Amino acid sequence: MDVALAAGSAWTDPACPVARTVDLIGDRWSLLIIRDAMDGATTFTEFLQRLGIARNILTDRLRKLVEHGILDKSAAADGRRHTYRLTEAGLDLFTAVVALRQWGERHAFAPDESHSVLVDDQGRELPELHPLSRDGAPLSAEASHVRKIA
Amino acid sequence: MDVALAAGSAWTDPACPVARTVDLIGDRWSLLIIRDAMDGATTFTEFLQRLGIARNILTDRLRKLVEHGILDKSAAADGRRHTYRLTEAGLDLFTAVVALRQWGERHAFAPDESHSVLVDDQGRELPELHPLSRDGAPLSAEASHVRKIA
DNA sequence: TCCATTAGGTTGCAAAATGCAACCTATCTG
DNA sequence: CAGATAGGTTGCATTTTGCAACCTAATGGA
Repeated sequence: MDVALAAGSAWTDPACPVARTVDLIGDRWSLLIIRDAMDGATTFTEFLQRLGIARNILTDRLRKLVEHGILDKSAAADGRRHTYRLTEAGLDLFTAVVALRQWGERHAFAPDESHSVLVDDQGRELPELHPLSRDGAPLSAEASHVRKIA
Repeated sequence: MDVALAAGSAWTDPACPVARTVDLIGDRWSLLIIRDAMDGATTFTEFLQRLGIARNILTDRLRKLVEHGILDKSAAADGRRHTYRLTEAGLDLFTAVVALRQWGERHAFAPDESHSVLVDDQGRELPELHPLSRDGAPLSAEASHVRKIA
């Protein structure tokens, strides 16, 4: 777990947590790898087949995700496979994945299109996630702002 | 507001809301444009200066975000500027931005590094956002799964 | 009125990221 | 020992990104 980018790169906006997160997982594939890992994928071949990603790109993304402490790579029990598992930091992306999923459900599908659904262990859909203010009232983007560092 | 990608492109994974969202805003810049729009940026030049993005790329991203119904472009009162404002769908990305921000705060900064902070209109930091199950109990990634469409 | 400035682009070209297909090595399995 | 499986690497073409120069229209001040 390495709180840094690769040597030679730099953060797009070092003081902003949103920008750092985008630098770490904001490409076309990383978040989908994480999505599939959350849904049970563990081996190179599983990710390859589920995603339809090019092999060399998958190799690169898995390596970077391991480097950044989001995935952990270990030898599988059978000796010849490798197992990729989400670390604690990787599992903690669940909130962000759910938020992106729910936005997609609301805005990226036509009314007559169906989509996959995230359900809990009893098969029930999740309630919508929304930011709250400290006192528990719903908080909109307009009612918030970013306090820059000194 | 156009629930579709550009002509000639195709969804990476048409049935998955996470994948569709990534197709729409999952590049290096779109989410940061949205972040700055939420923090008050409205003109081409403002985005350019805040982000340090190349002009042609900004032109392209603003056009796509407008095309996808996330931003709305209009003539400003002074006649020569343009104003970009978040649509309802754009504002609805607030939850996702907050989730990505909070993950970044927890995992993308060393203990001695400081970062900008999102606060409500009374200057208070937001509580952490976490998915809940239908009955209100915290829900982890392990206790959920994706139900694919028929 | 004329000239500089501001705003919001476009264009050409170089560099980097991505994707495809072929190839490679080690390990099982029959 | 032959084939299949797993997890890569390599070379090359295509696409995307980034930089810098250029362009046009509108303003604003001397």
